[in-house]
Amino acid sequence: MSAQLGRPREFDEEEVLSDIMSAFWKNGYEGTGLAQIIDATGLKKGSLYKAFENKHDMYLKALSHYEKTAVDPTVKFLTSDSAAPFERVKSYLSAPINALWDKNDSRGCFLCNASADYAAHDDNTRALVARGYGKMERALMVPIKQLNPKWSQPKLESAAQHCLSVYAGLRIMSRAAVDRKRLEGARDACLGTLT
Amino acid sequence: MSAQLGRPREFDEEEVLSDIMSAFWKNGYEGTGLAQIIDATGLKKGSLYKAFENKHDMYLKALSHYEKTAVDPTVKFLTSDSAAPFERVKSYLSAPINALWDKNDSRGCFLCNASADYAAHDDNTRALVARGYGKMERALMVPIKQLNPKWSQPKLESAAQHCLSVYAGLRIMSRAAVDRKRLEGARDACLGTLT
DNA sequence: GACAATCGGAACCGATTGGTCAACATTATT
DNA sequence: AATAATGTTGACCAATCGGTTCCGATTGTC
Repeated sequence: MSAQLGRPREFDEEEVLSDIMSAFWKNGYEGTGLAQIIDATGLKKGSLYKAFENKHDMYLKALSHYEKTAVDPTVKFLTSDSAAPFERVKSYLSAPINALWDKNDSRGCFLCNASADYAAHDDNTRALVARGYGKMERALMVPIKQLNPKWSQPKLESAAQHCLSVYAGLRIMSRAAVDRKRLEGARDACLGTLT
Repeated sequence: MSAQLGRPREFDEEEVLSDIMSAFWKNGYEGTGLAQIIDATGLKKGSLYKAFENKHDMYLKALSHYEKTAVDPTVKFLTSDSAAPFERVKSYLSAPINALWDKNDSRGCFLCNASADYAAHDDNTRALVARGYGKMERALMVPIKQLNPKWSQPKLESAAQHCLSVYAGLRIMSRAAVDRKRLEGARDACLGTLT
């Protein structure tokens, strides 16, 4: 356990990773140039390449950061008892709509964007994305089971996959111009299947 | 109506447009370089820029071509009586799964990809994408209404939006690694709400 | 056959791409 | 204070980016 040798980093790694994540999240892999990453982080090119292997590495670490800061808390919320089971799923499916309309955040879901963007071309990305989806699917089963204790395991799984699909669809459609009522209609129809 | 003046085109415009569409469909806007478009079409740069204003124009025309060759036929099928109403919706929601597993086609839906990719940054693209979604949503209402003649208009709309969301979600998730059974589970749960 | 119009092809353009490197700054260890 | 290890910085790189321009070829009109 040796102490740190050499000159210490002047930036907070988590903060920088968060900035990089924002850039990729908003503009995708190819759509994000080094220049934008430099702008977003305030770091110079050399420092970036000391901290990361290359752009691909930055993307992968940004995606992991998303898993940690966005997916995992969502999973925690879905599986907690901080609200009634139905309300937790409703809140989950409302997030895509509220992000767009209340917070003017049109970034969608980084996992979903990565699916369309880079996962199709890179195995590591695909694996990360699939893991994120898997986490959410399993988390969704918890409140769904609480709502319907008698449902069979296959039915629970199917219902969770269903909610995840609607979630992904809402996230994707919210990146394009879709009015709020349409998204809410989809959400409510999905929620109607849970009771 | 003057006859064509000057040297005639040596390529079929629809064919070239179809090639360009494939390239953008697979790799997105930023992910597709002129070089790939040249490869895909067999045309040289000069000819391309004679036929199109710029890359942005190519993308928009490719997206329109998708609407004509993919969305419109789907709409026609959904609103036809070539199969029972339920089977038509089932076929619609199975397409994302079959494309991936039977035809090894992981391109997903161009509209959905464009949503994540370029629609968020360009108004014209967003408008095209929104129109495509709108067409599919209205088309979905036809078989759903045939299945449930007594449903109110709002309920019909909500159900159609719901199916569209699941469709978009399946298309997006099929770009990443998601096993077939998961996708089918989501599809079947959605179909279960229509009867 | 002269002319106008359009085409295909290749050379060419400045700007930007992702990425490297050597010089210098800052730290802990001895 | 010397040394080793790391971070920061900016100059630099080849390759590629989207786009233009020019020229010869091919067409219909007059």
